[in-house]
Amino acid sequence: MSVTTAHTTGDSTGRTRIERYAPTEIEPRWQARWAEQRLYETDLEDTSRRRFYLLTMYPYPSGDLHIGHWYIKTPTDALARFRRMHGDNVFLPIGFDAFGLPAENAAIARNIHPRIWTMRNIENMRRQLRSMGATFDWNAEVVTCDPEYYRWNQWFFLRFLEQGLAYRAMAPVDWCPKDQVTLAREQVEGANRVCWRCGTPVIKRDLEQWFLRITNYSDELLDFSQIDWPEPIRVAQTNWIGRSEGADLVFDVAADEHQPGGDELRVFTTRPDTLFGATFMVLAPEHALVEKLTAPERRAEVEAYVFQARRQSEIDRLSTDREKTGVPIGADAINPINGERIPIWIADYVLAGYGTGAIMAVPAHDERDFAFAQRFGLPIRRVVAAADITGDEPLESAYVAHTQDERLVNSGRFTNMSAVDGGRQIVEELAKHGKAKFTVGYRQRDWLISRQRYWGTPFPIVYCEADPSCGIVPVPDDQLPVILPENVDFKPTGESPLKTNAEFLHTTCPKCGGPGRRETDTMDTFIDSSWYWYRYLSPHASDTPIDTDMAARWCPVNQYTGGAEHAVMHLLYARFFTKALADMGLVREREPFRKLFNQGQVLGADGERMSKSRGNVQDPDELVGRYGADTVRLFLMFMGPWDQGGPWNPTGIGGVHRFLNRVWTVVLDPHGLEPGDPEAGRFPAGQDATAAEAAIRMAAHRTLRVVSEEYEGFRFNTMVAHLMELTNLLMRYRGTEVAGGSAFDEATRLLLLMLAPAAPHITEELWSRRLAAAGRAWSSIHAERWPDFDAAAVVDELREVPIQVNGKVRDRVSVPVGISQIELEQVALARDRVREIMAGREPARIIHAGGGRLVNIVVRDFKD
RNA sequence: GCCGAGGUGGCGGAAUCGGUAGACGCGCUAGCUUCAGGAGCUAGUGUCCGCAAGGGCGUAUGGGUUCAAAUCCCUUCCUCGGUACCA
Repeated sequence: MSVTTAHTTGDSTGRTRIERYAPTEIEPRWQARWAEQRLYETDLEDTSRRRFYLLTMYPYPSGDLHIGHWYIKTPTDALARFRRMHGDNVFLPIGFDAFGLPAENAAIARNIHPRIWTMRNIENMRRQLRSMGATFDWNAEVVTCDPEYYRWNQWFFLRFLEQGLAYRAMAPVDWCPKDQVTLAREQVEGANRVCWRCGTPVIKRDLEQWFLRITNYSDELLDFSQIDWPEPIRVAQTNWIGRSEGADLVFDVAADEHQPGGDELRVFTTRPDTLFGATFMVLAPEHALVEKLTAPERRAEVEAYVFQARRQSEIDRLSTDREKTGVPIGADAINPINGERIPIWIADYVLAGYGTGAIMAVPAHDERDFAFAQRFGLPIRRVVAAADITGDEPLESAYVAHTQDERLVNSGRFTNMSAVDGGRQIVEELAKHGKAKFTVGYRQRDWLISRQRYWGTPFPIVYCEADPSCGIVPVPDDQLPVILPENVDFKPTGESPLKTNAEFLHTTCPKCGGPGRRETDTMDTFIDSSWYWYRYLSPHASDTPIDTDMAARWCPVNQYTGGAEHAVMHLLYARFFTKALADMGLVREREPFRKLFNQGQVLGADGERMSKSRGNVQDPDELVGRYGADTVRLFLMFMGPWDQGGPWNPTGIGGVHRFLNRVWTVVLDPHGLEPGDPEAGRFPAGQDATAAEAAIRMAAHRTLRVVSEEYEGFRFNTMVAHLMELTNLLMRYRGTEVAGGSAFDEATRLLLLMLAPAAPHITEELWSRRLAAAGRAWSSIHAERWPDFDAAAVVDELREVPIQVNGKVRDRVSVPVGISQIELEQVALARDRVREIMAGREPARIIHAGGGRLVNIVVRDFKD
């Protein structure tokens, strides 16, 4: 079948001319048509087909609109189209993570309201996202700065409060002294902890904050058995949670002239086996008992140290390998296992927030304790040794290795036990006297959600000023949402304008009706992203945040795509939220995302993150204007493995554009002849029309087989490469007598279907022309079924087999596929090249590898 | 430091249940063609020796296992990402 008649003209040389591939004309036309036909609005009620919830991380409307957004979104869209062609009911929603600090900084710097700045960016991004030709279901769009969205953040917060999952406490927070704003933890970068925007080192400030008790779920969050996520993310989350099994041990404080005794110091240790090696104790400077236990003669020095430690944490605690500091407080503790008196110190290398804020120091077996003991001349006593070490040789450094061979030494009646057994028995022994118990420590802390900024969700909290018994009062559900006021004055200092907005600030206490003040902090924007995929399923529901039935039908999300940089933030919070919501009965699944794929990040040409301030932003509009969306989509997929990303280098985009031009040519003008090609119109050497058709058919079906697998496995780069190969092959047969024949026509049809998910516009255009040329009514290529490859067409009769001699390829033979090993050996040994190399030697062995794919003849060398 | 990923042509990258290294594309070279364009086509292009046929070498480094190693094991080096005294 030829589809060229209406669009080609002949000339005297027999060369045909077709109209040029003009993406900028084609693409908007089809985008409009698709929207008109409502092709991508998902019927969530349709249960007749397999549901497929495909989610891509919703973008932050930063205004730095760059090629990176395309890199993230277009392969996801290709996947959506691919799944649709398999008959799935695909839901691919999109929305905007619309709260956040950049909007507020724009307000301060340029005197433009965050809402206006944000909505303007969203408008532009909507246009850009549409220009991708992506199949987002815009009906489900969610914008988080909309009160109809953030009211449910408030509602969730109230539920968390009721269930003890939200609480208020004093805590240190990262603060950028230049921007005069708090920073979210994720906005503090690098080893030296600097502000991501201005590079200023961040400092700590103590503020009263709201927390969510994510640590209630630490153990469950360590269980990944229900989800199929990349290993690096699971490792990162596991490390972040940092579960470590150990024991809590109780040391009594020794009575002396200042202390009556009776105080207890509780420590957490993962190495109870080293208890006999504890030669001193260290408390965090902030430890509650420091004040009480400090001896009068030590008081001045201790207070100075505590003050300095606090101040230091306010300035900058960045150098991790700085020298250890600390002071003794003039009191002793009693080692519960042997009654030994050991001195108590305070030092800032012990953290108040982990464990009990106190440690037993075992310098022989802990690097930090070792460094501390050396610095201050404290005793170092070895209590664990490898099997071949018997004595008390002085240690050059802490011995921390943990092997099966280790034995306890210098450990009373536990001496000679294995370290593992001994440790357990020490705890069991102490437990009899209530001095120990097995416990588990976590590195993960509760999620601090307070932000001292304006552009976020207001907390539904009022501090009663009338009646102290009211205290902190939640705003009742029926008064939600607590609206973020729009008419506010931004301070150049960065201080939240909510603090000075009288209308917002002053309210009445919901409990007693007296005067009250609203909470002026707003919520971390990661709250917004912790449940947004549920909202997509019922974006306009006014009586509930989540349609539970719909969520049960569509969740967990089948496939989530997004950046790995969210490993221990969003991806952890989302899992926590889901579990908490499941416990409330709002959703049934305990995991949000069944499968996760982390695509890489496109960097600027300089290898740095793309941003306006760095001036390395690639504007997608410019490329789309020049090459069309299909070329840009395809180039981004072709660049390399999707999970890799890398510096932006547009050099090769012309090659992808040429590929689409060849597809255009081979489909519209199969009979054309290339004037520059001396072989034009002729078959490759030794082929006739029958062989040519068989070759075309085999290539098409082999391509179909492999391309299907490449889509499934997110290997878009090799998927495109295979389509290029097929196209090149078809170009080779262009103008021959089989061009436009049944095999050729089937191959171009398959080519278009395979290319359709990746390059939706050109394929739709060419498809419509094929239909028109065949006199058939239009229907979208994107509504076609994905074809099945013909198993009979992919098997070849002949196979080229490389022949190795001693592991080096010396020759190749073409043999029938079913040939026996013996026959193959005979063929191989008869070859001139092989005989020449073997030079009369007999084969010692002949290896047949890969089911007849390769032969290796092993001969002994004469030199032996 | 620790955890993770990774080092393959001039470039992006293929090939990893061990079995034809460099698919596909860019760039480059030569040629063809001409609605001179940022166009299309053909051939070549890892490296060294050679007119060629062919051969030597070659997947960060050094060693090992094997008939056979980019792929498996061990050494060392480098790059990127995460993390930061977590007891």
